[in-house]
Amino acid sequence: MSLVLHNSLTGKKEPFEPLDPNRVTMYVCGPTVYNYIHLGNGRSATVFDLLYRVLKELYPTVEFARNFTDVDDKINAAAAELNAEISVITDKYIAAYDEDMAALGNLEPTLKPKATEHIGDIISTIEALIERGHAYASEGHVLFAVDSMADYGKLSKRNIDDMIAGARVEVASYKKNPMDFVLWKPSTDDLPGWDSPWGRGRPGWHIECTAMIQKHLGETIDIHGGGSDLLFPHHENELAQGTCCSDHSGGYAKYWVHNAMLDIEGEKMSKSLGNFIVLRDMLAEQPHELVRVALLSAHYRSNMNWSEQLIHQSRSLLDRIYTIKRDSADIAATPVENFIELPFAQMLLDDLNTPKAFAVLHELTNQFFKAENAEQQAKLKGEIEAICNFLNIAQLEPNAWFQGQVSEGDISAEEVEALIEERKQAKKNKDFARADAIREELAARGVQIKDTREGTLWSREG
RNA sequence: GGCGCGGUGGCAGAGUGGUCAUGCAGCGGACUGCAACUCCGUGUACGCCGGUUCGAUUCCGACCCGCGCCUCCA
Repeated sequence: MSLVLHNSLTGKKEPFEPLDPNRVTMYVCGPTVYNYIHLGNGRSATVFDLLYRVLKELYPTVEFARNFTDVDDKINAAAAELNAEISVITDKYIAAYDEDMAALGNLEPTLKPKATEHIGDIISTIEALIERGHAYASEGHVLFAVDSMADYGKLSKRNIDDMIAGARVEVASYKKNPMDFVLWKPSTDDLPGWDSPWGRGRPGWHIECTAMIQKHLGETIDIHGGGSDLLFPHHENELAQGTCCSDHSGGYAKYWVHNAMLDIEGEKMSKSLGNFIVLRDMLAEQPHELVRVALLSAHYRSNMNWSEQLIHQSRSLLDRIYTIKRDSADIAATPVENFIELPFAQMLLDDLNTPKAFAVLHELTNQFFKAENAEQQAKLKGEIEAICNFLNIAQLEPNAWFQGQVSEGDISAEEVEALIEERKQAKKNKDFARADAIREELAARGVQIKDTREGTLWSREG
């Protein structure tokens, strides 16, 4: 099977056929850097990291760009509060974002363009739009004229008249059509701004992505990704700009891929509900690979619900994998010849069907425990390892996983070992009451034990 | 109001016109000094009503309910 992706533009799953198989291009909308990112951002980033990994298996070169929006009114507001330059804010949160991505185990994109480093490109893209009759200057602003594009609205499946009828915002005086959107806006002296043919100002929200795509990836890209909440207006407007700014015939992007949202315990994540989860807080609380498994456990186009139960289930899978890793330390894994041919990978090729792929992984662990000989185990171990390497999970030593998550006030490893030794003596003396008391004490302090032929293993509870 | 998406067993979550998803939890059993791990076994699932069909959870239509977007948002 070859890769199939759901394309938001057509609403269907379609075979993925890149314009140039020797250079696949993907652009994913990155963060506006004015705050730490939340779990939902983490989901989106992880979904597209997975897609990037799949593409890398299939094609020799994948150009993957994820931008930083580092000029924006929310950033201005945050900077104003500190009475600082916007770079104080943006530098801090760009660094934080990179740290969060690394902590999550996501690969670096090949390109991480910033809006402020592309002001010249933005201006020339706007000029091209004006020249071609798709944009106009008005009262210091430049606006995209939605009437100039016959099929405006085709991505989000809306039409201009319906949107105007349902519009809740007052129409700005400088707009010819209420749906026209800002490409460039004037800056007062206290706001960041750049000189332009329309006076000192700053770019609108959507134009940076188009300018950076044109510059770094090309006139038509293969995949454009982001959260489903970006479908309108952001991606619709990007599509309009990107289509109208040059003569290219291939369109702006061939495949539009959108991930669904994440709820917390059944409710939309929001600050007012008090259930807003900052990604780095979760990563401080849970191992990164557990967060990763959890984020990928639902299909990317379905809303997913973050819950204690989800964490529990994710831990259960990782415990099982690490148990295999620990039990099979003396078995050499049989190398996997061709990863993409594995059933696990084939599930991913079907529009990133991670639930089905994880079902395959579960079955592999079941088979491992039921295997009748070391040869079968070696083969299964190889397959499981290849999958874990691909997903960037279960890369620790088993003991680091089982015993490593030490929090403040937890019992020390030395103390655990001492109690286990004492219990061993008690068992030897058939003093089972004492042995059981020690086990209960350990359990009360968050330590589970497991007797094996080779000795007693222990782990900390998550 | 407009546009879009979805309603699957206790929970999470795939999928299919007529044999099993898978996981978590539960229950029974094996193993164990007792446990844990692991294994075996176990549950009248597909919102409601019509239609098409030999047969529909799966296709078609109506209805009910939920969610997202329409304004900054992954």
